[in-house]
Order: sequence, then C-alpha cells, then structure tokens
Amino acid sequence: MGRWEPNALERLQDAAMQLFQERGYDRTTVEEIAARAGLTERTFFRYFADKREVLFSRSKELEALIVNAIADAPKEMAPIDVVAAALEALSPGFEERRAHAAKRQPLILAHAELRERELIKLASLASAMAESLRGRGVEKTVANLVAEAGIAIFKSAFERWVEDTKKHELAHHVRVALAELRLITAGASVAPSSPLPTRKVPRRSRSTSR
Amino acid sequence: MGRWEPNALERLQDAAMQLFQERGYDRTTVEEIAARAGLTERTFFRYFADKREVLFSRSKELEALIVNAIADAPKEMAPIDVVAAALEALSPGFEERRAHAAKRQPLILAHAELRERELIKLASLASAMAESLRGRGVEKTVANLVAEAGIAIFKSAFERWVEDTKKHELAHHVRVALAELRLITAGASVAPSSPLPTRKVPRRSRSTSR
DNA sequence: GAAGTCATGTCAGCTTCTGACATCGGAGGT
DNA sequence: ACCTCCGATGTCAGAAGCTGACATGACTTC
Repeated sequence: MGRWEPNALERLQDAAMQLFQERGYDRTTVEEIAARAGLTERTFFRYFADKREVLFSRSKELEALIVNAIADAPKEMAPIDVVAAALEALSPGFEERRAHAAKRQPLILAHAELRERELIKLASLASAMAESLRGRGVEKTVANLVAEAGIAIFKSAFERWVEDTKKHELAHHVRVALAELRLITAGASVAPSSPLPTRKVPRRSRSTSR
Repeated sequence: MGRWEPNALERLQDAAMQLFQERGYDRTTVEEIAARAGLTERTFFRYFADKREVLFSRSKELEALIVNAIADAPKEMAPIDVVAAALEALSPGFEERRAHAAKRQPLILAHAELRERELIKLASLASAMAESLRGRGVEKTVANLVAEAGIAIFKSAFERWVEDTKKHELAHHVRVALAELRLITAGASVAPSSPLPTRKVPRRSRSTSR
C-alpha cells in the first residue's frame, strides 16, 4: 500500500476542518489545506473530487448501512417502518460523533455550496433506499415516495438531534418524527373514521434491526 | 431603465438553453453564452450569480405563488391539504411550459451540478412553505415536516408529470402522490384500528383552490 | 446642452479543477 | 544486493468560473 506518511486522506480531512474553523470555508484555499496536511493541491484533488467533498466522504458508508438495514428487515414489515427502523439503526454511529457533528453542521448551514452538497448526498441516499425497497417488492412510485418520506424524517430527526441539549439519541428523534408525520397525513381520505388522535408522541411501532 | 437591446436577461437564458442543447452543459462556456446573446462574460455574471443560475431564475416566482396560496387557504383546512392545494394551484403555469420542461429536466438530471442547484431551490421552497404555514399557526416542527412532505409530493408529482405521455395535468399527479403518501403512512401507531386498505389510488380528499 | 445615472465593457487577477508527465520509495523477484 | 515494477506523490501548464475596480456609452432630466 501507500509509502510516505500514512493516512493522507484523513490528514487532509483534519487539516480542512481545522482551517475551516479558523478562517471559514471560503477564505481557505485548497492549496492551504494540502500544505497543512503536508501534501500538494494536486494530491488533494486525487482524494476528493472537489473542495466540498472533503466534508462528505463518509456518506457512502451511511448509505451502505441504511441499504443493508432495509434489505435485512423482516418481510412483513411495512415499508415506512422498515425505513424508520433503518434510520434508528444509525443511532450508535451518530452518538460517537456528536461533537464532530456539532462543529460541522453550522459550517454546512452557513455555506450554500455545502448545503447543496449535503442535499445531493441525501438525494443519493433516497435513491439507494428506494432501490433497496424495490428489492423487497415495493412498487416503484411507492418506493420513491417512501424513500422521500424517510429523508424528511431523517432531516427532521437529525436537526433536532444536533440541537438537543438533553442529548436524546437519534433513534428517539426518528420515532418522534415518524409519529409526527403520521399525525400530519392522518387527515381523511384513507381512513375517514378517526379524527386526529390527541396523544402526542405514541410509542413506536417496530423494533430496530442490527 | 435599460437602453441598448432590451431583455438582456432573457437573451442570456435563451442563448444558454440553445448552447446547452447543442453542445451540452459543460462544453459550453459562459463566454460563449454571453457572445451569443451579444454581451460579455462580465455582464452574464451581473445577471446570474453563477453559470447554473441561468437555468433557475424562475424559482422565486414559484416560491411566491406557493407561499401566497398557502397563506390564502381556508382557515380550517389541514396543513397537508393546504400544501397539496397550493401545489395543485401551480398546474396552469406548468401546463404552459411543458415543452420547455421536457428539454430542461433531462439536462438537469444529467449534471450533478445542476441537480444540486435544483435541490437547494426545493429546500428553499420548503423553508418558505414552512414559514408560511407557521403564519397560519402551525407549530414549527410540524410546519417543517409538512413542508418536507409537500416537497416529496411535488417531486413525485413533477417527475410523473414530465414523463406522462397521457399529459394529465400536474394537479392530477399531485393528488395521486398525496393519496399514495397517505397509504404509505397509514400503518399502525396512530390509528391502530384499520389494517392497510387495499384500494390502490383512492379519490382525493380535498378540493383544489383557484 | 450639461450633468447624472445605469447598463455594459475592459482588464487584471484569484481560485478551482484537470491532463500530462516526472519522480520517488518500497515490493518482489532473482 | 540488485533490478524492475508500480503506485502514491510532485511539478507544470492551462482552462474555466468568478470578482473588484474602473472606464465608457446611451439616454434622461433639468
């Protein structure tokens, strides 16, 4: 494998985070990041397709985790519950990185460029989820909508998790968001019987996989 | 107002679309676009913050339409129905531009840069919708979720509208998407009574505004 | 017709990103 | 030990996107 100093990729990521914190994202050049990592600009672009990617390289792992969780869920489980369970399964991994997320998220929110990148990562995640659902026999348009609903739940849950001073874990917020989504869509049309229930945060419906 | 040849902005948009069709997005430079419009590169960047924006300048109008439709909806209407009605209200405007959308959408889907921009426009739309819902007294987290659900519905509906060989109007697809979303979330947990209905695409629940 | 205003042009420069080619340092074979 | 190969990194040149500062030209207004 690699000779030279090891972990070039991580060194670049660390250097980037440091510099973004020190001077802000747009007053940091790729050349500076590379220099701090003891590398050259050209090498940076061998590891990351562009400057933004240095903050998003973990997204493929996330995608894999979710896709697997969806594929492995019990056959009878309803698609929306499968997705919610898959999101809950991310909880431990997120818990480890709460501190990192707390630094990273404000940075992303402050820069449209980075917001865009985050959004396309989520869109890619949605596609992967939809694909995985179709593997379970869910029809295409439904799979797409469930995946989008899953993203909506995740966004809502993640946002609250980051801000949560009580430090509830992500899984908790996922359950809350799903319950809220159910309340929201529980109007008429499908089951014209029961008018919105009053209970605020019902117990979740299913267990987490993995 | 402006002297010189009028409609610089539209000339730039038209030139851009032409060139993107002829050579593709990334083999078209801003300089070329400006030249075809009879202007200079510098002027292009006075009208559009970056190269991508030339394809997205109408998004603010869209946002305004939706925000107003939400604000003007009847008091008693459930938030999700308010949003769906607002989306249905866009139908006529979209119908006029079906041909344009048919050229533009494949272009966007083929280029990650443009996908990103589209996604952030939708995110901005979601924020605006949530804000407008809060103006109706909807609680913050609920407003955010309803807005995200609205975006999910819109994406689903728009995608099908673009591909629809039968040329149903957008409003129709919005109703279908909302109905599907209701089926999806209609599991247990909120109303543990009725097991998933079998009907595939139920009639819509509410009327459209405008 | 002088002054002012606003859209546009000109120019210089930075940053991001890429292709082509050179180099360096270890792995493995002999 | 030596040679050869290969993969990670460096070097260089350059295109394209984007910006600030300032100049210019056209049309309005008084």
